[in-house]
Amino acid sequence: MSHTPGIRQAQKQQSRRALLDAALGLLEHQNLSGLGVREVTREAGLSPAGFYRHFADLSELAVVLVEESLASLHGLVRSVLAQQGGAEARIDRTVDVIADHVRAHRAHVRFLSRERHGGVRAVREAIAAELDRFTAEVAAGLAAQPASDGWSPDDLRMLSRLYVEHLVATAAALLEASPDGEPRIAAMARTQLRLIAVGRAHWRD
Amino acid sequence: MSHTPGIRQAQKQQSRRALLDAALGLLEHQNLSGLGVREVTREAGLSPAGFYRHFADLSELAVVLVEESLASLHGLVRSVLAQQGGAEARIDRTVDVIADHVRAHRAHVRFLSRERHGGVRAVREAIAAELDRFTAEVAAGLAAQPASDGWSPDDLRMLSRLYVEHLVATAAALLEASPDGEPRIAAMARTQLRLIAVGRAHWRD
DNA sequence: TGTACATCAGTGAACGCGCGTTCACTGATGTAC
DNA sequence: TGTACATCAGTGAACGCGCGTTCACTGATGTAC
Repeated sequence: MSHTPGIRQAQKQQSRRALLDAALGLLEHQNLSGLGVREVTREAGLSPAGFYRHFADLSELAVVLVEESLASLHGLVRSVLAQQGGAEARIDRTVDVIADHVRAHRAHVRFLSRERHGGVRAVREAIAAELDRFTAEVAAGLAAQPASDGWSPDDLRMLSRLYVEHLVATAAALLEASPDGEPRIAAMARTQLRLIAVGRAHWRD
Repeated sequence: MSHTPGIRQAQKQQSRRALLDAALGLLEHQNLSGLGVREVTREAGLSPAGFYRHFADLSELAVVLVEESLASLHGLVRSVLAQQGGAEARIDRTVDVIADHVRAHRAHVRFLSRERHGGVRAVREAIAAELDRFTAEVAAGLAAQPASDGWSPDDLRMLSRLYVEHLVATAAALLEASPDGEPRIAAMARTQLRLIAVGRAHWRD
């Protein structure tokens, strides 16, 4: 075989992973613009020069983090859109899935929310592009629902954006909240989704 | 009189203003965490040491910027809530007012959107506190509308948050948009507000 | 299987640089008489 | 009005420091025969 994984490859992957994890950890309490190469390598247990075997600079590393962060979100949208049950049950499940996701991927979610409007253009654009794809997925999912009969593609896009925007805002609020503040935020998110559902039901009548 | 403004005071105010404006300008393309004292004083035309006659550090300066940025927003909410006319006209006016505001206070709005989830806790908290007050104002305004008869305070709070979240998201989208992309974003914002208005009209029926 | 050479992830030292902050100072403005 | 002293915003030099990046290197891993 021409492509043995090899010990060397595996070790390199491990170092790369360590760099990504170190950066993600450090970004929990600071901005990408404030992060340093030496800081990251120190945390990852590499020498400063070692960094350049993996990335040209920190924004290249950050773009990889964006892809990772949003990859897990795609599973989320599929599971939410595939839900069965009445409107009320779907809303409950949706908010639960978001809350679980934030708990399980806290660092990634925080990173996204922090850098979405941050000072590094390449990262901002990568996040925007992924969120756009995400919105398109939601729109496709909505189109398949009976409730969307008679909706124009434009209206579906508008609705998807509203949903995604709401999802992002809810995730950010959950991040900021103390553990005992979570239920209040979840309750509010559910009510807001209910209001949107009512609007959706009476749209064009 | 015990408090003459005096030349000295006026000159000091001028330098302070120069520091604030320089920082705001520089923050258009970078994060607060990436900003430097020397950078700001250089831009403002002061020596580095001069900075400390006005602020203890950059996050103190940034908190002042937060207050300034949101002060102008309060006028906005009043003008939007005081609008007369049918639902459709009110929605159009609302989106116009937001778009005008973003155009007129671009740097301030960008600063808020960038640092709202940024890496400096003091600033994040200052923005969150101001946005909470802002939401309360909106709730009070909504309570005064006939359409809110029979709404619980909790539901009004939920609706205000939805509006404020939507406003913030729209402003951020306008910032990022190219000039010719603006109308599309405004149109979408209007449709979303219409959907929420429909939900509001049929809430509890 | 054994040997000789090639690859390349990671190292440690070195560089020049701009940073935040301090300090004693200067000189215009303010105040008391 | 004039004079003598106080205040204090802004200066310029100095400090120690950690930064990003480069470089020649080392030694384990991979490969060809």
